[in-house]
Amino acid sequence: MALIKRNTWQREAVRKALASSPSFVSAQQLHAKLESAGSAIGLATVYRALASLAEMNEVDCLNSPEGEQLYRSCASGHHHHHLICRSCGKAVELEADTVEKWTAAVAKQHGFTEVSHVVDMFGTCAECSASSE
Amino acid sequence: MALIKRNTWQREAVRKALASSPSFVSAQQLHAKLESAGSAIGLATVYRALASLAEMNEVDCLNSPEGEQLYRSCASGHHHHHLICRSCGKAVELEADTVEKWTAAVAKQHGFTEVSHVVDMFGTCAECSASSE
DNA sequence: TTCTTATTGAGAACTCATCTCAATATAGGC
DNA sequence: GCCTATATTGAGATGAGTTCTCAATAAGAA
Ligand SMILES: [Mn+2]
Ligand SMILES: [Mn+2]
Ligand SMILES: [Zn+2]
Ligand SMILES: [Zn+2]
Repeated sequence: MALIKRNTWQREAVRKALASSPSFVSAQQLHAKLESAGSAIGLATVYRALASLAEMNEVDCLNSPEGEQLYRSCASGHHHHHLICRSCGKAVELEADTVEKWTAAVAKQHGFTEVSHVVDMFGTCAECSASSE
Repeated sequence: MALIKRNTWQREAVRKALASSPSFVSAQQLHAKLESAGSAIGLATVYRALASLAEMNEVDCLNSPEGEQLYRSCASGHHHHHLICRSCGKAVELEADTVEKWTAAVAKQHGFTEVSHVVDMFGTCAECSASSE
């Protein structure tokens, strides 16, 4: 149990690498990026840093259709969802009260409690569809 | 490339096992269930049957928060989403035009194409929350 | 029945992720 | 600044879920 949090250059490197990109990336992509930039950070540490940053809501985390977890640095403190480009990972943050209300109403109507929801959209962004022609 | 589809007792066993349950199950759960019922079906075959049935929209498939794929037999031919019990897998089928329209509008607004969406809700059903007290 | 070939199943292989544990480095107390 | 307790690291092992390999089997057309 980590009672005290220490600051390490590894955690900071992960934070910076994430902040410098508007795209969702996997832990392995991020590790490769850091390594190719000369960093000697370990893969396990990248996984730990991402999990920790996600825990304190500094980064968003979602599951790709392929089943791997993708991360992106998050400024907004508000609850939101994403529209993500399948090819470059670029994402748009979305807020939708109507969807939030719908989920709450549906859960209540069917007697479900402790309900969480997943609302993600995956497509091809304008730039990627332009460059693929 | 499977040009011709053959009917095997294995595929039929998977179909029946799915049809007999209102809950989402994993491939391994389904395999265990079949084995304990006396069937000698192989695990790889269960995986293949589920993928094939999902491909032809005979079963619904979704990714659990834990990262495994869950399957459930699907009668309705319409596009829909699910409210799933985390503890027993029981699911309610949901249709929501407002959500469908919102996703389409948002995708268009941001210039994304080929957009698919994931809308799942996970909670505790009334029965499960009653029996856990 | 015969023959072609789609399908099966045991186990290997693969991917993503977490765990182990000895070595290291941080931060607080002096 | 130095010491010390311990949080953190990283290489490799391990685990979970899924797919692949390939020889054996069996479905279905002729
Ligand atoms: Mn929401
Ligand atoms: Mn929908
Ligand atoms: Zn793109
Ligand atoms: Zn339940």
